[in-house]
Amino acid sequence: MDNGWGLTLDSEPFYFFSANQNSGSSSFHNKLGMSQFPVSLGAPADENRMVVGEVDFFDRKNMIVDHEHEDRDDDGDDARTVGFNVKKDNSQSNLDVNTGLHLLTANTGSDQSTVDDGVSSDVDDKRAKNELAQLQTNLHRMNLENQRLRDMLGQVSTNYHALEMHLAALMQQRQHESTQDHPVVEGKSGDKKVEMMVPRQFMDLRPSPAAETDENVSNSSSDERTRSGSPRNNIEVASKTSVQDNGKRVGREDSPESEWNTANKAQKLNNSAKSSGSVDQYTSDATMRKARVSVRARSEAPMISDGCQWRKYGQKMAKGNPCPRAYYRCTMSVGCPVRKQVQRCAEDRTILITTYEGNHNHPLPPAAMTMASTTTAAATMLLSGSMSSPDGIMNPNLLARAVLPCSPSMATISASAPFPTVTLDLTHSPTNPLHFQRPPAQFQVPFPGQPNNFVNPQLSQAFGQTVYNNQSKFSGLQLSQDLSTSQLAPMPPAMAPQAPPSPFADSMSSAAAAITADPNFTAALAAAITSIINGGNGSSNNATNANISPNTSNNNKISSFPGN
DNA sequence: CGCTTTTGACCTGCGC
DNA sequence: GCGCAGGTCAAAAGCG
Repeated sequence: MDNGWGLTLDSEPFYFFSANQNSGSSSFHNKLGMSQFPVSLGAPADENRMVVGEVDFFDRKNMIVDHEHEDRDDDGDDARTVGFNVKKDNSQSNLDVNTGLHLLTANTGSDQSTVDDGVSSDVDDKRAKNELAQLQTNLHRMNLENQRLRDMLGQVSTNYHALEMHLAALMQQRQHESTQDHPVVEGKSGDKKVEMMVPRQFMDLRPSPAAETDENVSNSSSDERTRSGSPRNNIEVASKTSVQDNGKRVGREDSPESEWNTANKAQKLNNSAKSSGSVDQYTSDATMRKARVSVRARSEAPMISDGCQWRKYGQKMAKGNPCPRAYYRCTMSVGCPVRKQVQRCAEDRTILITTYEGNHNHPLPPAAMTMASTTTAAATMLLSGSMSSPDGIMNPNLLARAVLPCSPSMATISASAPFPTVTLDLTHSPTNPLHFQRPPAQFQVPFPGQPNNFVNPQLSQAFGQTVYNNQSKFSGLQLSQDLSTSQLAPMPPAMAPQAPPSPFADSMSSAAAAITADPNFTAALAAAITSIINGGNGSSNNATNANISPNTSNNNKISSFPGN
């Protein structure tokens, strides 16, 4: 990859991501920020249109600045160029910016007719500098616009928050009037109605009024506890009820892992209690359900790079699969409850099955936001979709269609598993231009001629992007809040919507409906996840085949995936 | 030296 | 109660 000045994106998909699991993410963040999806800023459609559609609001300027100081040793592997394949042709002094996106740079016409006259390189340098200055001016202008949009977002978020509070008050009032003879768990104002309306909400919701009831406190998940900062209640409950009080494992209660484990125990205990009818059904349903999202994708890499940092804590042989199953936990934050399992498909070992469980309790880098948002969106729809059944029994087919309406075969629901699991199968042949197979070393999203193919605001928001197509498309805002604040780990301040999480199931359902109604969701989901797969850099790409030890007689005597 | 990975042991739930 | 399978722990080993 050359590090020059011409933007050579014409025939190539836009390689905007090369986030190695361990090392690549930081540089990627610095370089590209949130520029994971094409964004249309509604830039003036004048002759100075430039490559802003694919550039993050916050880093566009930095990218330019970096280009100024990039090394030009032609080593071709500068990781900083993953976002923009910027090339300088020393033999040509004109600024040839060819994005392949039909985007124009300033002085488009004149540039093509210059150079190579041998008259003066100074003129060319001046021209290049002018181009640069013009670009920077445009960037500055776009930054201002970005700021304006962000302000607008804050305003809308505030309004949304106010409306939400008003709705909560009204609902509480109605609840008070209509359910005097139906007492429920003691809680803060508005809790009861909220609980009644959120029978299937994600158990890892961020702190909500409903979660503050006594019962929910004891039932909440570990990440919720870590966020609350007072996990002792849960530990005590779990310790009293499910953890053996003798033996070598008692001492583990103090570690974060132990808390997670204890929470699981408590969860399981309460699940059994729920089945016996001893726990309020709605409450237990809301808190006990823990969705899993399994992603099947072809990958030669030992593990897909999803932007998070993981630590392997175990490996086991799973029945019926000669490939070992590796267990990872997120290490981006102490006590983060998110875990994932990685296993190759027994039938086709080129297929890597990654199962995510839990929600992050820490801000996520943009690279991780993609996967987190994707899986969360799927999980959200899984859980919210189950609400449609009055008896709480899911309809897998219906739900699969809901998750991926354009390609039902891509999503399957497992209702028989201990946890509801939605499987996103990205191994099928592409059914649309956005579903693609690319070389494994890069994380990319194709940019068909029109970047607007990808700028559905709901979709963009669902993927954790603070993205605006234009000012009239704020309809996705609520979706964003529902998804990103009630389901996802807290976002970085620059990305997190300002409104508090919506505790209402109807908004959750509407969020899911908003996504599922979007015909581009399948494509976007596939693109997002597929693009993450093999997101590591070149080094990770070297780890090609998974070496499975022939010794499979013992669960634990298995060689690991290379590079794990 | 600190962090990560490996791996044998352990715990728990479930089916019989 | 027993065995099996999934999941987790934690000491040891590996690695940079």
